[in-house]
Amino acid sequence: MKVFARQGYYQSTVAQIAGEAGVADGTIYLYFKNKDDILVQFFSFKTKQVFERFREEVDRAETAIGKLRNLVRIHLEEFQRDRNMAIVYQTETHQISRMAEDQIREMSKLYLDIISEIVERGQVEGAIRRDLYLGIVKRLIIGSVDEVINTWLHAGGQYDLVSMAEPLVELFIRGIGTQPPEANPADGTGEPIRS
Amino acid sequence: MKVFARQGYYQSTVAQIAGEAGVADGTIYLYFKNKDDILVQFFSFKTKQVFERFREEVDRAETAIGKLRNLVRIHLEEFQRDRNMAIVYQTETHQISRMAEDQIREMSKLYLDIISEIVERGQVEGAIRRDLYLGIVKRLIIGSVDEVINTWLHAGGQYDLVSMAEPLVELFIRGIGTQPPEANPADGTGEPIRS
Amino acid sequence: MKVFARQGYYQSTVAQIAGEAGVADGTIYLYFKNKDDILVQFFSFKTKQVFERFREEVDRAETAIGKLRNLVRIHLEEFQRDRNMAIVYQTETHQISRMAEDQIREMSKLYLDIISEIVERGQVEGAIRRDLYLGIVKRLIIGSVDEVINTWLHAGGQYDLVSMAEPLVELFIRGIGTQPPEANPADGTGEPIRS
Amino acid sequence: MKVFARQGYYQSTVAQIAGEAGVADGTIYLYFKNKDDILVQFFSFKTKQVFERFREEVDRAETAIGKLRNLVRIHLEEFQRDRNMAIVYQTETHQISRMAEDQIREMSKLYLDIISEIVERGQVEGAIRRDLYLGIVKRLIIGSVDEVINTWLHAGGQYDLVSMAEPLVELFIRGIGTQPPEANPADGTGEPIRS
DNA sequence: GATGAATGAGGATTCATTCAT
DNA sequence: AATGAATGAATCCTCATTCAT
Repeated sequence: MKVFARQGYYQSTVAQIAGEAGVADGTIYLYFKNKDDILVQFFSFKTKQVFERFREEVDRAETAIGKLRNLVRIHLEEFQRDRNMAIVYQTETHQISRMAEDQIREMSKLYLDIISEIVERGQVEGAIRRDLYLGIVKRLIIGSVDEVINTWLHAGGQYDLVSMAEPLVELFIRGIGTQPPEANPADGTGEPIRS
Repeated sequence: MKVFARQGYYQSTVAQIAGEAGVADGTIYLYFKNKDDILVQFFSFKTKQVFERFREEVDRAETAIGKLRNLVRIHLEEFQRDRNMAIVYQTETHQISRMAEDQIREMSKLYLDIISEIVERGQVEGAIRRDLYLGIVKRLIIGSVDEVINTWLHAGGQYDLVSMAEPLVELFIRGIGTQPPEANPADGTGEPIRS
Repeated sequence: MKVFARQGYYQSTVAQIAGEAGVADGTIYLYFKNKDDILVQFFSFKTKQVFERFREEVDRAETAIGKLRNLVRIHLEEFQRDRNMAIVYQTETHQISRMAEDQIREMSKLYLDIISEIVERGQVEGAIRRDLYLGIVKRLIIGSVDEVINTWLHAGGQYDLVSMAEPLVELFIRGIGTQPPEANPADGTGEPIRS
Repeated sequence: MKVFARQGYYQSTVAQIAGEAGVADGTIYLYFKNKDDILVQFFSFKTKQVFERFREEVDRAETAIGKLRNLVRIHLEEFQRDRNMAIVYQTETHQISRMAEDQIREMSKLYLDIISEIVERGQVEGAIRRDLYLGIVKRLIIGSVDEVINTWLHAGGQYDLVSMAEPLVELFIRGIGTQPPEANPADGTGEPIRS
């Protein structure tokens, strides 16, 4: 992962990976079917294990909002803890035509399911709006968290990533608008207002 | 772009690109310094031009909310219009260690600046909350839009991407929470609520 | 020649030659059959013309020694005058497996014939030893002159090449040995003398 | 070396070299950094080793003339023994703008130093004239030997090269002129004598 | 006659993978 | 189980040459 994180999958050679691991080139092939399998196994184990942590943390909270908060917090925590994983995950996940795509899709689905579950529970609880298009809510949450992580990575991991969790969740819930009861910014026309 | 979109940069060969373009392999090198330069020139021209469209559309609206709506709408429109560009942009932009990184960073900054401008104007107008951490608002917007596009791309561009603009912006503004004046979901403790 | 002199035949491109000549690449092929032909024509014309000068100068002297002196002097003069020619000649002539080999061999033969003629005349005149192996005398003269030129070229043509002519010829004639009548260094055994 | 000798450096392909060596193309790169390095290593090892033989043989003789004789003889012997080395050395050494130039220059200097040493010793011994321009004496000897080898190579190595050593050295020492004490051919005017 | 864009064969080099030790 | 030398297919890139304008 260190090697993939530093140079990207295609720019990394099996020899470099073996060197970093302190074994001979051929030894890699005793544990991985081929170069691609290194990435596949990474997604299978390392990140799967992380996702299990996500599940645990979500389950520890009772309310939907609490679960959401926990999800975002643990997400940032785990990605901050293992920066190489974070880089490889963010980078290789966005390759559209990856061979490991099935692995990724499956894992991504797990994440989406957690969010669906949280949102639905929140709606039952009355804490989350009922007039939401679930698909978009998922994008909002996943996309925002992803981007917060990406920014942190590009900045070289200088600051504390986890501290972003709280304000981010708050933004999900309240939105950026001032919400006076008398004026609904979504007036249904969808037209930008011109003078 | 068609080739890069289909196979990714490293999986594409210059011969394939030449073939798709209907020219000889060597001809590529009359117009591009090397394989990498194909990507660099793409970012320099094609996407730069798209970003200018963004600016135009943003300027056409008067209010902050209108500008935001226009930005998101034109973003989705342009990426829907040119799917190959969309794929290459979304994919190669997320490679951390790209050579074209400077190009990308610069362009990304332009986008961020537009958002900053909109948010600040909205705060003056009174339409956008003043108690916001601007950095996170940027991530929220960019990340969400990116993710909406990614989902659409992974789905094979089956549905109308632009129709996502309106509900997405609405979500930015109002958030997902029900906001009864009596219950503030962000109670300041930052702790998930457990029973 | 400027290009060949700077970079060598194989390192030079037709485009560079055309560029130096201030014409388009294709124009080269109106005057030369192919890249190789540029070198062939160079040897045919430029150096052939130089060799004619050699002949003239040799003919201007009456005695063998005078002719030899003139040959060496004009050789150094001409090569000093046109340094690019000198470089190309010295470099490309030593390639064993050149296509232009016939050209070179023929020219080289002309030079050898001049020397043969001079030596034979000198023997008739009584100025040159009769007990000489002609083949080796030719190598002595050609090789020495060549090497004097090479050294000058490698030194960047800093000093006056022609001034080497006189001492060189003197060396040909008298040799490096002190020749006391009582001690013959070539004692016939051919064995190095050990104490 | 066989391949370089047959076709010259630029005309030889790495595939040919690998084929001649009976290994795969890629194997070459386990032992040589690149194509150029093959030549560099050749000059570093093979010819360096030959030059050490030169030194040995020179040291075995006591007198300057004996040393000179030994130097020329061993030079011709070694180059006759390994014809491929001879060809590559004679050919690639004369390329002015070679990358391996430093290697060559250094080696060439070794050779020149040996000659200087011999000449100076000869002058002390009284066997070699004191009124010599050392630089030209070096050219005389190196150039002549080189040319003798070249001629032999161009002739296809048909005859015995080593037999040239003795008459060549004799020529160095006595020169080609008949040296009557009463007539000095170098009369100081430097002018060819015309009738 | 001159041009220079286009060609595509050729060649150096890389690197995932194998397999005898 | 581990090694690492050897492999050779694959790929980027160069450049002599052509030919329509």
